[in-house]
Amino acid sequence: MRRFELYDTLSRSTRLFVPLVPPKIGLFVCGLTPYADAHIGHGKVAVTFDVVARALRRWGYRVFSVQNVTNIDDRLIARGGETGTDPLVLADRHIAAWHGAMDRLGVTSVNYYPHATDYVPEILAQIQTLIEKGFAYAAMGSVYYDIAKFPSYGALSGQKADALRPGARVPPEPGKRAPADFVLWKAATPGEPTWESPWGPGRPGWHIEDTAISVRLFGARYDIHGGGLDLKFPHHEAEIAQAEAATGASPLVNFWMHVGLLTMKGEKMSKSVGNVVGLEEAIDEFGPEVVRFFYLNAHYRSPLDYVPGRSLEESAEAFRTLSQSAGRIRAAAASAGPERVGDDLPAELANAAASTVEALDEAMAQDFHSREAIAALFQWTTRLNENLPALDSLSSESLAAILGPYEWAAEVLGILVGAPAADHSTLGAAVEVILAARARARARSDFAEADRIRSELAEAGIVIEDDGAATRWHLGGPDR
RNA sequence: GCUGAGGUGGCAGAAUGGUUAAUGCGUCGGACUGCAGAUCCGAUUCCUGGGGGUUCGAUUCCCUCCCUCAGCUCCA
Repeated sequence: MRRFELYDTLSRSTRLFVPLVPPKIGLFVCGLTPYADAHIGHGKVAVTFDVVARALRRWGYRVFSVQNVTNIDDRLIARGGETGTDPLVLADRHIAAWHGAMDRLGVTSVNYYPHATDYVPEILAQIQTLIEKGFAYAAMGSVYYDIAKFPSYGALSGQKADALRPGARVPPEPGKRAPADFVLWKAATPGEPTWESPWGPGRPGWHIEDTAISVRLFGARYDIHGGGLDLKFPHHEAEIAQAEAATGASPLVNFWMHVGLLTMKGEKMSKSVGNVVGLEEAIDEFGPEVVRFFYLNAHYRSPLDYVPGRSLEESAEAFRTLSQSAGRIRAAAASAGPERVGDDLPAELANAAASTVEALDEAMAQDFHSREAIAALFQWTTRLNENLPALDSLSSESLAAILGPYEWAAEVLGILVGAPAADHSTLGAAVEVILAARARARARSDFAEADRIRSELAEAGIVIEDDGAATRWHLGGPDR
């Protein structure tokens, strides 16, 4: 197991990570509230923790990765009311869409997506415990957390309860003892989905599901809790108060990871502001790997600014250098098969491949610094292009060695995974016929004809590039 | 107002108490090419918000001011 350092929001410091029970790591991430389609900010969080889990597993840890789904909440009810849909049905629809987007994005690391509504017994039990221990009180059919009973409330975000602006955004509720108390159980309102409880029919508050689920799955304490930076307060603060009061164990988690928010031209992307770019749309236009590259090309804790018409375009351009190089070597390795005898790599290049892989792991071991890893991938690619021997005469072993850094990227970052070979398709065969005709034209110096073929192919979305005697092609052109 | 993060080259975005401040994008030039593209080489006049301080030396540490973003019970 590789040692690595991780920044913890609670202690505001980076320190060596030590699992509670090696080699296991419990990772809990605040997932989605399925009331609308995902935007590219949600994708950033998903990809961040996907990469975290992938890296940890590569290093030998046994990660149990959980992302909860808040499938009952105010916005779902509101949206259901607007559209005349049962909120739970609406939720299921968006959950299915989310999983579809995650599959396309290559987010493969999550073990379990618990739904809040499947944990109502645990939620009720935890609320009951909080009441019995004196941390919560029932009032008018609801149950509230009494933050005065939990002195360290606010430690995560640095907020002091008495410095908050009470009612700044949400009107005070009549049953609360203090404005900053938060709801654990909401009394039923007509027309909403409800569950029976000792305090009457109602539904869970926003924060309680997370700790009901995490205590059930991980116990009183676990290793990492993640989410967007905007959840730090009040959501994660409330989780600490609930779980630590209910279980008596502290700290709830050893490391709090908060992902920097995605902004649009400097302003936070959110549904309430209305400046959202759909995740699926971005994937449609640029492909999943470019979207991942865009996220990973900045440190996960930094805010990342999205500028329409520029950010993903630049990412696509930069990513192309890597994907082109990786693609060519993958193709060569595929055609060489596993046992081709051939030239060995120059020693310098072989050493560089190995040290690049080490540099990549080391970059990630430094608080998951994917940006530094990507810089190392570019340096490797330049080095490779500088002194690359003829690929078709290299041994299988040599090809595997120079593929190493790209295999690492596929495993950990989920990019450069290698596309299915297009040259076996009908299209590929047809293009080869056309390219052969063009090659004959070039051979007799009929460049007008050769250029005409090239430009017509480009209009059809096929870009060709001459490289010495060979001509490569790929899909591209104006539509992509 | 309170809490937190941050202000780096044309742009995006790293890092470090000390030789030329990573990497990418863009632009310009060169090599290669019939041309283009890709690739390689070089350049883009040493750019760290302002002002103090600590230090032999700070972009990095301290103080202060200015500005930006986020949070202050919808939010990933």
